[in-house]
Amino acid sequence: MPNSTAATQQATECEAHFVDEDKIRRLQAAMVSDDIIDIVVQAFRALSDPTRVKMIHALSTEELCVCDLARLLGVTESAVSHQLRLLRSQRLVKHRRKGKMIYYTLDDDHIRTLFAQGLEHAKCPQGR
Amino acid sequence: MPNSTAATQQATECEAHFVDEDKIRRLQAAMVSDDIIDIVVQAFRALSDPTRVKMIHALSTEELCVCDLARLLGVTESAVSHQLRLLRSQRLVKHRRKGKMIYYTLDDDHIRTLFAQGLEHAKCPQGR
DNA sequence: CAAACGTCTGAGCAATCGTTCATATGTTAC
DNA sequence: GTAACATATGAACGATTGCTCAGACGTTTG
Repeated sequence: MPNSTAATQQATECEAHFVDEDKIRRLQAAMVSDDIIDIVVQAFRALSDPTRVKMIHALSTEELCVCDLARLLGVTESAVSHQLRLLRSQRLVKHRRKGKMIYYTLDDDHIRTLFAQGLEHAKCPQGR
Repeated sequence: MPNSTAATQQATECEAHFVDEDKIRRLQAAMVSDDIIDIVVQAFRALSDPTRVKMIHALSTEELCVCDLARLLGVTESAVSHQLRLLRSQRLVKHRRKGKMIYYTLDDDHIRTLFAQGLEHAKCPQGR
């Protein structure tokens, strides 16, 4: 990030007087790399839509095909397929073909626990 | 959801023949309520943006003011403030005033662990 | 009081998202 | 082969997102 004015701390900014650059530098050093941040963000983003969350929830129990999910959630099979593609691209679900049907399951166990954690958060009374 | 055709199962759909309605009904019974889903989704959505994730990460270590966050992340104080408002509205962060400055901290410990879990997922080699 | 500072907020805008529709692909049954 | 079916995909649309900008608000300092 723009740290060109590292030494010359302008006095017209915030608490830029004593703590200033040291604090920011220390925080920047502790900051996670952008690559890691991106993976975290994408995992959370996959779980930030009601349709996808419901799909994940259903798939965490058992293997389901596209039309099962569509009817369960009351949305178009096309919509489900699009969302599945997203989840597939992030390796959150995997699929296997059986005849005409394609069955989906959760791929990543991290996501299962991540989702469970979110659910626990939601169910907790103090959790707004 | 549109379940008007509950009894009259059209034979022209998927594996609607034997398993059909039972399976869907069972899944629907196991489905979490929309209210809970919404809370889950909103929590994950709060963590589905790089700026916010970085803010959460920084705040999970120590109390910070708006301009600290802005300089740390290299974005406008306005942008930070907007995001803080979102996080505040979901009770993920709390603030205290000290003179002109307003210091923010994480409010909810669930979010801290949720974020930690996401981070662990990202750092894990098999996690794509 | 007025000026300076840190923060907040509303409007506006480009970018992204989730859906629908039409169509394509791949499989099975005839 | 053709027809029927399950799923995938691209284009297009409205809705939402995250940012910037300009200005308002609340506090401190003189």
